[in-house]
Amino acid sequence: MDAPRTRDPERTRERILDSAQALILDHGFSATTVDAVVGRAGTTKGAFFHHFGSKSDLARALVERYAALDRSHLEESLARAEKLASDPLQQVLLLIALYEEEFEAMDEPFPGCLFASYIYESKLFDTATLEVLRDSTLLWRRVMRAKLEEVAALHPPRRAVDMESLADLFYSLSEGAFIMTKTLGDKTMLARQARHLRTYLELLFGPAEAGATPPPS
Amino acid sequence: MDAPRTRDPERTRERILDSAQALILDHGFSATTVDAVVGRAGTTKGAFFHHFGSKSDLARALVERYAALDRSHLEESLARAEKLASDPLQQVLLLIALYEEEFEAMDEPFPGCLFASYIYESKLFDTATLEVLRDSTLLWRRVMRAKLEEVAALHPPRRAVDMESLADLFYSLSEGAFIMTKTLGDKTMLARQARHLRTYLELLFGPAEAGATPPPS
DNA sequence: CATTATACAGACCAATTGGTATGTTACAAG
DNA sequence: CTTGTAACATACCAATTGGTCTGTATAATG
Repeated sequence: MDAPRTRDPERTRERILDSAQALILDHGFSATTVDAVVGRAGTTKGAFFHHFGSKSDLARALVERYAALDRSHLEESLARAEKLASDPLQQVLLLIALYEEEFEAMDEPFPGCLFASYIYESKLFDTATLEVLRDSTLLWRRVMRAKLEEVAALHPPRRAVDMESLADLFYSLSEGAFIMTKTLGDKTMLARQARHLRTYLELLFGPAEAGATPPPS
Repeated sequence: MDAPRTRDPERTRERILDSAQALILDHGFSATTVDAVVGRAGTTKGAFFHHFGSKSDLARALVERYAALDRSHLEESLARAEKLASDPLQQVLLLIALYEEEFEAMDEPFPGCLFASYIYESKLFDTATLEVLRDSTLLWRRVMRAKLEEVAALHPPRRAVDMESLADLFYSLSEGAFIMTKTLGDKTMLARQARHLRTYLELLFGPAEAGATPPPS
């Protein structure tokens, strides 16, 4: 937030991106003015148009940074889950639980997903920008599906289910939970929704249980 | 779409609302200009500001119409499900299936949910407008929860689950599916996601099955 | 130290936009 | 038929906004 004493173009650029992201998630892209962005970033229009050719340029740079972070975060979480557990089912459950943990640990409600923000103003963006959304969505589908195929190979599902849409469930449920988080101001939404996804996967792929229901956790 | 020969203020108002809704779901509220709205509605600024005091007024009127439609649609679907089945579990499953059916029957992908559109520009709206979003969300929660409590009373769940977040699942999953629909241009998203929710509820509340998995439908 | 390009700052501009003011036309009441 | 009011239409305005232009300070380079 505070300006650096010495010149640091990288930091200035990042501050502009951070400011823009925060504003966009509350006002949308269109209503987020360049003046407001530079104001919050503690810099000026001169700096803005030095780092970005136009406001559209900012949109693309911002969503690319967001997508890269989302991707690396997914890959790291999956790698962690794969180290902590050996069974594919446990790995998926753990992956989801890791996300739950993070969102529960936040002290303020998650401000929202940039992809969702963009998609409800999709006509404002060029195809290259929208392609980033598409690629990110398909990445989640690919990664989750591959893991779920491993699961299904080891633990035959108790119901015949479509694997592609099953792979989409976490992404889909997350986006929905973000919207509810913003609507109700309740930061527990994601974890509570994701918990049901875990329960679903346990019931679908888990071993048949003997009788009694376990006590609530 | 076509203008009426005779004067019909109600119709003019509705045409403006329809036009605004379509534009907002693609451009967001901020980027949707009054000129564009009246252009698409085949009328003029004079008509617009005769029917609505301001653009903010339109926003509120629009979301109130949307919420009322959403509510009556939910209540009618639930009533239908309650007539077609007697068991609460079957009623819930049927309610979800009815929604699947409708979205599958559409010839163009669902253009999106106005609530989600508003929430990602939430800072642009006054509290009265945002209250509509909140109320609609809580209505879904209340209705679904009441029905699910009936279900749980008759069919003890195989896992101890939080009923409130279970009630939120359909709303949440729908919002997520709408975003994926828009991102991928795939109109089958909602039905395929909702199908998993049905399977989850079946596994959670359904009778213990004897062994084999049923053939894919 | 001189030079030059980078990294800003801030005044300025043309276009857009919500809203208004004024006029005109349909339609119902008397 | 007259008249008044609701339902529009259109020209116009002030404010906002993305973008530019000019100027300046910093820092790397020779």
